[in-house]
Amino acid sequence: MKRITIKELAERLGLSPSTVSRALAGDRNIRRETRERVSRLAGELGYRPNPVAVNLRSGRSNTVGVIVPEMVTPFAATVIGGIQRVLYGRGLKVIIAQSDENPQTECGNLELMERFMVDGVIACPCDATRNGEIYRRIRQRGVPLVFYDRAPLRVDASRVIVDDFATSYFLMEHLVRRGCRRIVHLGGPAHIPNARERLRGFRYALGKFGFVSDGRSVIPAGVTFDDGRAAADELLRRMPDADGLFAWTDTVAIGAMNRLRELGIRVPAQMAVAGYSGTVLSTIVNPQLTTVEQPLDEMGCRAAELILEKIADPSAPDRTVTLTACIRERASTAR
Amino acid sequence: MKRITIKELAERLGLSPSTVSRALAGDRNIRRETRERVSRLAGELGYRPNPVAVNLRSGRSNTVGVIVPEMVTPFAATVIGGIQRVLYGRGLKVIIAQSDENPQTECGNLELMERFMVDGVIACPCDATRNGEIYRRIRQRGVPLVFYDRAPLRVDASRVIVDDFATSYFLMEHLVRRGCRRIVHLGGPAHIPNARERLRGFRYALGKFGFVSDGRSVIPAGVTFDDGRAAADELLRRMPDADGLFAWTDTVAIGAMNRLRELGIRVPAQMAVAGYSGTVLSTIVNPQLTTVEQPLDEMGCRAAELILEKIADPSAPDRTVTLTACIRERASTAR
DNA sequence: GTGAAAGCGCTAACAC
DNA sequence: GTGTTAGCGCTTTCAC
Repeated sequence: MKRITIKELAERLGLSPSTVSRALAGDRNIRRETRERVSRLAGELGYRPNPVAVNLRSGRSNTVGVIVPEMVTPFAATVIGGIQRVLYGRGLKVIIAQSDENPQTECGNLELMERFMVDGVIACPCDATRNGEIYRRIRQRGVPLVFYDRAPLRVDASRVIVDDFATSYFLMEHLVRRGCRRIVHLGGPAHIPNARERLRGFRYALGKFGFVSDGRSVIPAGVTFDDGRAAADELLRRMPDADGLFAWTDTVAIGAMNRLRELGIRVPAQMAVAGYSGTVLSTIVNPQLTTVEQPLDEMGCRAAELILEKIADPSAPDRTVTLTACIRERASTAR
Repeated sequence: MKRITIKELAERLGLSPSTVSRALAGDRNIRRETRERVSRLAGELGYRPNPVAVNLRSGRSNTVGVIVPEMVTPFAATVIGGIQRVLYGRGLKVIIAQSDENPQTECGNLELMERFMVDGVIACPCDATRNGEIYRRIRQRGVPLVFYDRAPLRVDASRVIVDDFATSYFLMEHLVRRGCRRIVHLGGPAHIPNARERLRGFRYALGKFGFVSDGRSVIPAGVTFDDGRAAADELLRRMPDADGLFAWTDTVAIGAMNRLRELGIRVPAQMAVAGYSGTVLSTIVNPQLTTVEQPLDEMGCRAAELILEKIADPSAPDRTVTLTACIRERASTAR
């Protein structure tokens, strides 16, 4: 079952390939009757343009590369869903690569995308201080670039983000309203700007509410469930009388909460726990987790739209889209 | 920063494009010195073959389509990780599409893959009784096809699966060993063969251990967390004295377990709960879930290898790879 | 050992 | 309004 080509249509219709091509493209210089004959036969024979040929001709690959730090949590999966809906709808291919939170793997993924000659890259980097060189090179080559969620420092590109600072502050406000007075922050790696912004929101809130902000109130945590567990141990060591916990991601919050409960701490009665991300994970743990719910699907859509804009007109200015997240109050802080 | 082409290399070296092409391909008919000159300059200028041109020439897209039912749980993400590692390593592109457990969306995804002219399809169908037609058509066109985890009925293709029947039996054995005597099964939709096999394993175990298997002991559940919650309600209505629960997936098990605990049932003391899938989800819930851990990354690798085999030689026979899963005993059945 | 030429499927500039 | 021609970048006869 061979694929049918324009040439074949042309032969059968006694026309030239170019006429057929024009007819299919809806060229107005083609007699209406011819156009109809062409599209009828094309329909009958199930003609489909060969995308590879189109690409070679146009110098495009019609492909967008998406680089995600991980896919274990539904975070990336949801964003990707939004991206795919928009790009598949426009006939573009989407190629995904996972960096496993490892800058070197991310580097390899970027090379992969260059090899594949993608028309644009949507990325969420593992580490804002690494690979900046490569991202800049990609941009320099004129490849459209959009960051979502996280963005590296000193790389010009469009980005889709959430106001981490303000939202963290609001989350803290919620904890205080729930009676927390000794709140601890499980902060993320310094090389992730979002982590810094959330920390800033935390600190600002402490000041605003007149709480002491000594060295003890911020505990460094990583990105995994186990990192959260370890941070919980550290928390109890440092500040056993804490009554509130704000973790920089749901993953860390869940790890910490589970560990606390293992150690007999009652959540939320003894310690309220809040996270940040808003995937379905926060609803399957016990108790359900209060969290900042980001509009992940929309984040994907917007990123896709930004990349389309850039692909259509590479000289379009970089844009930053800031989405608003909302706070989902659940059992882990209900007291 | 234009991409450098073979023609350009040829001009600079005073050679013909064909010679350069041959030299790069390592043709033995090229003088060693020429070959070296060519590859040196290619290296210096950072020459990269244009994959689109290669594809047009070879009639291949060098792309494999992967169709997953969902990506909310880490199940698909892990399998995809294995697939990507193998295929990216071989220079193939991987395109993923999510069906959202909806056969119609799946159908659209298959059309998408045909449009993209993928060289092969790796799929996990939502519904074994639907879209069979399309899968058969794809195969008929000579497009290599591999199923993983789930496979539709009456479609010839290679597949990578787990022995659901035997593993379910072993899981039941574990529950019985833990003292369960009135075990209920939360079964999946009839249109998913794995669900039927797991049910069969459940029934076989009941008989083997001399338990009654009346109509009450199987409760139909769907595929989501909420389906699991609803099934838990039904369970308590039908058989309030049940002491063990075997759900056909972790998702359903987690939904059910959370609901049971909300209703004051103690897990595992009052009711042991076991699932099936083995993603990280089972370790973040409370109590941690006993489950059948499938080798998901390997499942992806094997699927990728099977598709490569078929792409290399389309007349290669279909093969079924059966992987062995192992039982992870955790707190949800510890008693 | 190397070059010239053709062609993968498509489109667009240039004829008429 | 339609046909002819050329070319996207690459490989592969076929010549010499």
